[in-house]
Amino acid sequence: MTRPSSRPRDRGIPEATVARLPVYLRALHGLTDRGVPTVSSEELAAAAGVNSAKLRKDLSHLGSYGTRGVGYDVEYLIYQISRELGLTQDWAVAIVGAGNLGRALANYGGFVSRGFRIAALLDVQESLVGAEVAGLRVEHSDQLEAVVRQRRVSIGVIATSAAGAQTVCDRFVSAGVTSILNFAPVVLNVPEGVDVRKVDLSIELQILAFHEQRKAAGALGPDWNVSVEPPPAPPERVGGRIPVDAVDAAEEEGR
Amino acid sequence: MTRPSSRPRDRGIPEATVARLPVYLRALHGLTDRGVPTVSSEELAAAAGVNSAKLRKDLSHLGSYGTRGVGYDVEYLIYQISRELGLTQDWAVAIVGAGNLGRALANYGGFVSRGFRIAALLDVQESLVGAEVAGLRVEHSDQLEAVVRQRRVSIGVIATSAAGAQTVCDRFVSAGVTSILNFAPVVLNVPEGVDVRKVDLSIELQILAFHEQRKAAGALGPDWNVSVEPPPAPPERVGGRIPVDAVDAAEEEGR
DNA sequence: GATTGTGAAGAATTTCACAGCC
DNA sequence: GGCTGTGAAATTCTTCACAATC
Repeated sequence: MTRPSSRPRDRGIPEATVARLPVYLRALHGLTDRGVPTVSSEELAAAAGVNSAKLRKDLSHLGSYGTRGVGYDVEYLIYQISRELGLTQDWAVAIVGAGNLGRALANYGGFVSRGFRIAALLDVQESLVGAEVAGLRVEHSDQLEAVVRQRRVSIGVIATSAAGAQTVCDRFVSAGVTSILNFAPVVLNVPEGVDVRKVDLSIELQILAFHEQRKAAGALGPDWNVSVEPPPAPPERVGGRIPVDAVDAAEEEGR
Repeated sequence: MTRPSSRPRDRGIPEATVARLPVYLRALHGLTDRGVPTVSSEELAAAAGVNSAKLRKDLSHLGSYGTRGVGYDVEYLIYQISRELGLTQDWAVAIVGAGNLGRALANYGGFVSRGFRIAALLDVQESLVGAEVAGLRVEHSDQLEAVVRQRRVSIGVIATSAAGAQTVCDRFVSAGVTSILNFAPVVLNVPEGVDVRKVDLSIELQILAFHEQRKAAGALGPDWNVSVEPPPAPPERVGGRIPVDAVDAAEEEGR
């Protein structure tokens, strides 16, 4: 089903582009703060840490908002990107977990700034309930469904331990939340149509470790990391194996 | 230059694969905890939230560690992935910024567990120096270089405000750190050879908002979000533009 | 003269589908 | 019979390079 081109842009923006738009937006805000009215793709690309051809291709997916020979009007581009990202409306966010991480998130200024509003901060732990964090009172997790419905929460943030995360996720989903940002180190199971994004500290560290190791490896010969320890349990093939079927117990899923 | 295949695996593992290995590793740890000795690509893929062909292709880059008709030995695969990621040695990590986020990171259990050790927690703010967090004493940021050298820090974590991040980064780099994990909402400038990974809350939220908006858009007609507000300053093309050269201007400043 | 917007080439990644092995 | 490992196809993403436009 292709539209007859009444509209200059194709609404299907590549995922990779979507992931960079927020970066451009931040760079553009930096430019307005400095009073810069216009910027070339080269300059903006440098500020955003990408290559300029990529920037231009990305922006071209939104429409033709630049001027050849001149560049992009900073304010105008900010508006267009914001609109594309849906930041011209504001989104109510609920954070579950009021530990250090949840509090850090609640206090994070940039969080609230453009388009997002923290509607609730919840925790199971009684001793935290009632505490004030970033101008909000911590509420009990029991209130999750009520809060989501009454305050029109559309994005749920999970800042609990790994153990509690799936339960919180299920409750968000059944209360109607379809966008979840997960900080707990688990893979969440969600039905079709729900978006989950994951932020995982230890994964990032492990990726860095991999590259760091490679750099070190260059200095030594190849094969430098072969059997630094006794090759542990060679694939000993013996007993019958236990199927992993009782995994979720919940009925979910097939392929 | 292709090696004569003395070694089963090519050392050039695709970046996309590297980013998934930690996820597999976590799923595998979950399986050992439940006493599962062997797992098929289908099962492991489900636990990791990816498709099984992708999983097999990823693992094939490390070598041939499965058994046809059977699957993968969980322990053995854990070892192989850990080794590939460089987790058989341990990495000293220094965290700069002892605010809520820095404290959350220091307390994060999974952080310390496999392969990583927090060697220092630093902050500029005098009132925080000396406080105890997760069994560590907060030290003054002045000590950064000394700490990096004395404690062989190889991964630096930046959990400061946006304003301070580049300075901290520069200091890490000049002290010899070549892997940096950045939580501050800025694009860091680093010389060639230094790896930076970025974790950015507001970017993740914006990506979610984009998709959330799309879901809502489906319910309404197309063009639903066109001019929800007066189309702001149409690209008015007037004054000469100011070049973006005075960019760094020495002083910090953020938003 | 400068800079955008974009076809086309190239690279990387994902997925398919099946030969090969246990 | 079941499951891995992998060529080949399909898809997505990046980069090049230049015509179109201001």
